[in-house]
Amino acid sequence: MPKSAVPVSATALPSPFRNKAEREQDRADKRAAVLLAAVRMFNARGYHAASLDDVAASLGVSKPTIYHYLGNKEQVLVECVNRGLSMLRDAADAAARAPGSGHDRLRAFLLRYACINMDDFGRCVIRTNEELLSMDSAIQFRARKREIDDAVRGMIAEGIADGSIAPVDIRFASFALAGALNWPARWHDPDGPMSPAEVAEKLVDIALGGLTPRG
Amino acid sequence: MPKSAVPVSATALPSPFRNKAEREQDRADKRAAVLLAAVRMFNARGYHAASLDDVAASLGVSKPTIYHYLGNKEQVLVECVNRGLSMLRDAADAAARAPGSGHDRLRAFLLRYACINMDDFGRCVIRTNEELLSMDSAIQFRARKREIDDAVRGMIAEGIADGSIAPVDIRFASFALAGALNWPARWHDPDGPMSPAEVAEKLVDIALGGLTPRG
DNA sequence: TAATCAATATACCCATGGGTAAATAAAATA
DNA sequence: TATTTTATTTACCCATGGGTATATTGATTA
Repeated sequence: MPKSAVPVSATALPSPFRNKAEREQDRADKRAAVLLAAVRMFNARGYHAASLDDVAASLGVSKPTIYHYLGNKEQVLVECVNRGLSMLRDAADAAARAPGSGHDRLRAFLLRYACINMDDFGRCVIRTNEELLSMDSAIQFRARKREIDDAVRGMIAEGIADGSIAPVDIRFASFALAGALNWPARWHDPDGPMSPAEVAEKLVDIALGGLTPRG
Repeated sequence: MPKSAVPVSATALPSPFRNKAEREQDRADKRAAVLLAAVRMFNARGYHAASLDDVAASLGVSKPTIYHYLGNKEQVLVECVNRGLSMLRDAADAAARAPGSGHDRLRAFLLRYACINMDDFGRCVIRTNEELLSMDSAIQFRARKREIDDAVRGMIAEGIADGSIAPVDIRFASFALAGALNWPARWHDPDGPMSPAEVAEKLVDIALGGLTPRG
């Protein structure tokens, strides 16, 4: 065994001296931590009642630190909402590429949708009303939510076309599904006995019942 | 025609001099006007973003006038919420006394429920999160909402017993229905083309589809 | 007519909290 | 070693808005 092979484990030891890539990672980690603390505070108290001082205190830092990693309060909220929307968007894309009938794909998507809505950032999407945002942000927000809704409507339409879904009013079916699966963002307790996945399955089964063709 | 009959119309003329009953009525009217202005402001901007100064200004009065007719800001909100809850409660009681199968009664109630949720005070019930309230008010609020939910569950149970509703999980069925029918409080536009009654009927049909026994 | 009460306004107090300027310390780079 | 950059703090500014003390006016009642 050549001598030069030995120091590998030594150089791999955790070092307090970070190189450039590590520093960028540190920064990203801190940014993510700020965002998570903020979204939890927003969800627990509501946007207006959650102060940045409290968010900072929950991380053991001071308020300007938040401004160092993210912009002003609205930008923090927008970033939280965008995280949630991206998760939903990814789920919709995955469902669109998945095999199976329209009903199957819709069901798979809705299970994921409901789980996201019970998670930190998804919850924030549901609980954020447009009135909280500036005009520009509200327009973008609406557009991104609309994309998700269009994906749902598309899946319903395909299901109707392939006979796996009853010929319902597509617009109202998507509203009803969204309502049923958004609502847990308000009542589900993450520390309670039921996991998001369990809740999601129960709700999706009931909500989809109304769209299933009758024997 | 005796002379004494003529002055009747004269004494019935609108007079600026109000008697005691009329003064009490005036007061009640003003109180109601303040409440309506407040609930609309709360619904449009959210509780925290709606200032009492603005509510007062929208009525052409000053802030202390609000304190004269109602208490502090939280009391105004509580009163708005209670109005909405009373409407829902009345609807639940009426449905419980109505004839027909469990499914019929549930359907009639849900139509009313959905409409109330699109009205000023019902909207406020949906949009008011417990975090906005003091501990005491939140406990009362939860209890009153629970009454409504219990009524829904009772109707579902009766429907299952009489065979008009499929044997679903009662708890989750009530959650799913509530979600689907609460959601319009967020998106329905009172000035839009669809009336609350139309929206209600479409949504109830789809939402109840999942609870209907299969042929 | 005097005393009281109801309705309303003006003018204020003050806590909260978003946002920033400026200082410091530590590390990275030249 | 000198300079710059990054991370973070302390200390502050100031607008908003809930809430109140007090004055005013006009009607009610004794």
